[in-house]
Amino acid sequence: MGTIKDIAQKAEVSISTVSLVLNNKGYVGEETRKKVQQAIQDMNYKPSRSARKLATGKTGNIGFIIWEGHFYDVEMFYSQIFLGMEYAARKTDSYVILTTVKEEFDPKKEVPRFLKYNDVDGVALAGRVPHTLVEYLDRQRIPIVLIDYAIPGKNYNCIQIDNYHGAYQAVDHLAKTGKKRIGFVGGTYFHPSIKERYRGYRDALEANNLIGNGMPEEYTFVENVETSPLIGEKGISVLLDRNTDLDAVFCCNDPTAMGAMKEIQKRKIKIPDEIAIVGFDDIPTSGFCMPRLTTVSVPKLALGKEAFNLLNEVIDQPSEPPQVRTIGTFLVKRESA
Amino acid sequence: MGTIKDIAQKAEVSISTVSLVLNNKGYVGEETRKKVQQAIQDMNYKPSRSARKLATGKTGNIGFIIWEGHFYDVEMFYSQIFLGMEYAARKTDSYVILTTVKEEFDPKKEVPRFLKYNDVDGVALAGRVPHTLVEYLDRQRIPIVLIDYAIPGKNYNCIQIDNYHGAYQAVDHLAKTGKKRIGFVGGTYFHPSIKERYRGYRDALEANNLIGNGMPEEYTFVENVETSPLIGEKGISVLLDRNTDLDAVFCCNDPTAMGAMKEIQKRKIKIPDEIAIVGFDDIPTSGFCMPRLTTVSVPKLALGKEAFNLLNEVIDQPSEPPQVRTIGTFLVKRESA
DNA sequence: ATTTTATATTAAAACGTTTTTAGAAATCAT
DNA sequence: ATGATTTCTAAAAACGTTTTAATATAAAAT
Repeated sequence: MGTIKDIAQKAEVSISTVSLVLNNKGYVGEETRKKVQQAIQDMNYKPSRSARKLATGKTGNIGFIIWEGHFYDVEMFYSQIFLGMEYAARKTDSYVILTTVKEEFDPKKEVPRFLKYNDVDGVALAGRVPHTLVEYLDRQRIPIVLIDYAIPGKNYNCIQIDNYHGAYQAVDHLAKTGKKRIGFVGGTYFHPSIKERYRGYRDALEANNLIGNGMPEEYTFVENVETSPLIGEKGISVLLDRNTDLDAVFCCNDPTAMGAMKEIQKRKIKIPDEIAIVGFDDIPTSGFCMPRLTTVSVPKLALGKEAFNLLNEVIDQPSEPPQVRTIGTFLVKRESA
Repeated sequence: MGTIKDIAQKAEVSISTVSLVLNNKGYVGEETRKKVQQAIQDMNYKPSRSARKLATGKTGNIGFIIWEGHFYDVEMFYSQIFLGMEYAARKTDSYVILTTVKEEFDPKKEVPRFLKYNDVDGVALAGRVPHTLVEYLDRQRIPIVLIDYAIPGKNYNCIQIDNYHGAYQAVDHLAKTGKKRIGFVGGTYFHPSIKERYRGYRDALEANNLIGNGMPEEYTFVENVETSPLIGEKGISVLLDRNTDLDAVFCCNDPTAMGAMKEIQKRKIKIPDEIAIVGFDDIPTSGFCMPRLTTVSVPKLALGKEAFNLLNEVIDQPSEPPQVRTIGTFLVKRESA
């Protein structure tokens, strides 16, 4: 493969000079630079990663942590975020290495391999993730950025979805199409994103003068478990049984909406005429179900890219104060609403 | 963090000795070993990956390549294989780094980053992947293993799903429940897995004396494009229009089955009474659709684990002849058949 | 009793970079 | 023309391991 030494020899310069042109540093004469670049080209030379990393002290890896359960979900949400990070990584010389964690995290029992062996320069965490893990990372002074998650009362770097406006838009759309009694179905209420979506829901109701007569209290179903199609089924059941005048429902995410849709169809209720439904996330399934789901689309790739970039900035400037960046959403109108 | 030098100092031995106990190599006296291990414990020492890799010449990474399109699929099939690899990797000191490739691959234009910079010791490729890429890897003498794919006429290390028996079981189940006119819907016929599934389908028909009267020719829909729900819709449409006596269909995978299901329901045909349907893969969605899909389950984690292990063997013993390992499947009986 | 062989330890070389330091040559200001 | 900068290049140290070769002792075989 050839080493930096071979290049130096071929270009008739010192190793140091080769290194300088390689890294665009210091002063290098124009013709010397050309000679070196030519040699690099000719020999198809690629610097050794390990050697480089050993010399610089960086690992060149960044870690990506998600809850294991998301790998068994119906949704591809987190995979796409991961892909976004990978795309961003391609413009750098870092690799993204992924690992999953269990619901609970105890640093005394087990920490992810790449943390244990100091093999990452920083880590991105997506979705709901154990607080103890985030605190552990913070304590170890490992640069982190949270994706689509935040820990109440704590201030970390994070990439947020614009949950509030997304939900607002969705519910506003329902109202504008004439729906009056709009329900809300959600899970894990303590998840900040869900809270924001509820806020958007409420404010959109208010803006459309739909508050009152039990709205939204009686039309809200929230249970403190991981969101899933099952929660959707259960939620819509409760709402339908409680409010005979329900004519639309905003589900806190697409899997929940899928479940709700299933239950609604089971009861032979027509979508969207009798009950309109809108979700949140725009996972691939939403485009294939029947009827296709109207939903708030989240630019997942952008989420990953931004996370990667922010993380890199944090790694370079560790002392900067935590940043929050918000990624916009947009409503995808399909047949369910 | 402490280096090997600090350990040597603390344990009052040489650096070499520390290295020997670290790697369980050579001769080391019992008490010396204890002293060293104690020091390692006390200082919570972790060897530097870069230094180690530089010295050994290995990268400690293995690459995982899939077609980019699979990240936009409805299915989590490949994500789970990836997770299986990650699980296996945890028992070693290797990391799995993932990248995607486009449908076409031209080494002159662009090669995956980790190949370009020699940052992996070997690579696993899952699903349909450009032939030119596989040949490129082979030419570069990079150890590879294919997962759920094979290139006709070529002999590579690979982990296969038992497509034949899986399909056979599925179709046999349909026959045993009294179905007589069983269709087949598939895509990308040149994909070896699909071919095998078709073979299993045919043989099961034969074993149940269902060949004849246009079976299976008239009851087969195959189109040479990537499998998808759309292919399922189209396939079942053609079959239904052509054969009024169709009473069951075996779809070459779950996404296809999803599409078929949608179309069948659109035509107000009852599943499974009028038309029974069975898929292949057991992706998460299959458990949530309505009715839930009977399908052939593929142990995806096992697939990934085996791939990782085989790849590691190949890396250690590059001159061994190519191996094929087959992972069994099992039928998950749900409501669609 | 002497040679082999097995066990135990270490010094030193090697892995391929980046970075620091130093020195020379060219340019500039006086 | 002299000294001060700026531009250019190279030698050498540093990064933290593994591996090879060397040396020393203990045990076994002749």
